[in-house]
Amino acid sequence: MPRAKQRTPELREQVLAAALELLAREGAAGLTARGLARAAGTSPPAVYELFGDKGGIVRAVFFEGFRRLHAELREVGQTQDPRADLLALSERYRAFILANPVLAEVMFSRPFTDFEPSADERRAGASVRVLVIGAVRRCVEAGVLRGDETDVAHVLVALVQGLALAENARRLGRRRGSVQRRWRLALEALIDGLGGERAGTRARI
Amino acid sequence: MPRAKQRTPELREQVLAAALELLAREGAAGLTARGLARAAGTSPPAVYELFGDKGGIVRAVFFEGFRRLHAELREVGQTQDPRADLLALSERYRAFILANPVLAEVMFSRPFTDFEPSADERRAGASVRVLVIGAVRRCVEAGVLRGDETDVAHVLVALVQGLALAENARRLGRRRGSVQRRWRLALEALIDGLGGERAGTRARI
DNA sequence: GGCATACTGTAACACTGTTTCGTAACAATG
DNA sequence: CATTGTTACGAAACAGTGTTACAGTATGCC
Repeated sequence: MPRAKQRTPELREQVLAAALELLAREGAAGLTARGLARAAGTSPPAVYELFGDKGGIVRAVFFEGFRRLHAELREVGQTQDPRADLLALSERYRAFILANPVLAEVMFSRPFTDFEPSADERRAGASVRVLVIGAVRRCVEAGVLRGDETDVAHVLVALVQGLALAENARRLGRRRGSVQRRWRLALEALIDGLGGERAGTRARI
Repeated sequence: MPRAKQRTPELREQVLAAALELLAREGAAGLTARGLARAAGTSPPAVYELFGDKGGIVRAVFFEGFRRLHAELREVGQTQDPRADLLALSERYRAFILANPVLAEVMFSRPFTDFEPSADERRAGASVRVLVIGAVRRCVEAGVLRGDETDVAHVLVALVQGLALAENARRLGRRRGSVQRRWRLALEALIDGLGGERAGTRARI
């Protein structure tokens, strides 16, 4: 009897795509309910029916960001050199954050007062870390790294995120060369340290 | 002839103190112009005369955060063991971020759409890094670390911030033991790697 | 007391997120 | 084909932001 519904999952996809574009183009401040509705050719109430509230919009962007990062990282293949593979993975991670600075903020910082990632959302991050864990495992098997895979993956991801956030905030140095040098120094040193005989045998902090 | 001014630097101090308390108590969302004025016993226009705009409030909080972090880290003394001093510095850094989670967000993430730290503000971070650079220098002199002090300091700070942000977001593990283990593993491995003979001599990424 | 000065905070503006509710579009019926 | 009963839609309203204009007022001087 009633008219056909327009606020379908398909529209949700369109609005989500518009949200990512709007976010990248106008920054976090540009992602408003009205602006998003206008950009997607629909109305604010439609956005609210599809996403619940503002936090729902940001949450959807958050998940989409991890989906894309995961897809990006999965493309990094495996060679005979697991150490090089791990570095390539970091490089992709860095490239993704540099190519999508605002999206990365949504994923790793909290530029919106609303949305706060909780237990469910943390699994999105974990889904990316399993890829790192795989690369770490191959390094362990090749004798490049030693220690618990999960621990080592956590540590590596933390370093990469710390570097990426610093670079994004232009805190890692002014000249491109300095930034590049610090990235290389950091990754090589950490990997060397994680592979060394002394790792884990030092005195407590 | 006119009445005595109330919107003095002293009031600014009071309002800033109220802002830090409000931020810690109510989170980033609770820091509003009206709420701050009420908490400090004054009016919104007074806040605007003292801080310019919302970004000015956040900027003042940002600087005050670095001032406090700097004061905190300066308390870490020097012993005969520069490596232990460096670890103690990291531990203080971590403790500060854990004790002031929302303040740390303002300092290292960007929970407010307004304020974006620019060149001037980056020096606030640098003022903290010089303390790390000092500790690094003593490690280099003792043969614990090798390489450029500034580069090494950048790398260490990036790792600590990455770990701290992950821990803050509960991304570094559920159990306290896991988190603690990963912190130790990360710091020791990085320091070991930065002190190793191979550091800096590896192939390019 | 009257007056001039300039400080103060109320009340307004334009913008958010969010929801209500009159309108309109359909499918089934007579 | 006209009527009716559903129900989806979005303009408009509400509450709460950042921000500012300006009426009101406290103060010291004559």
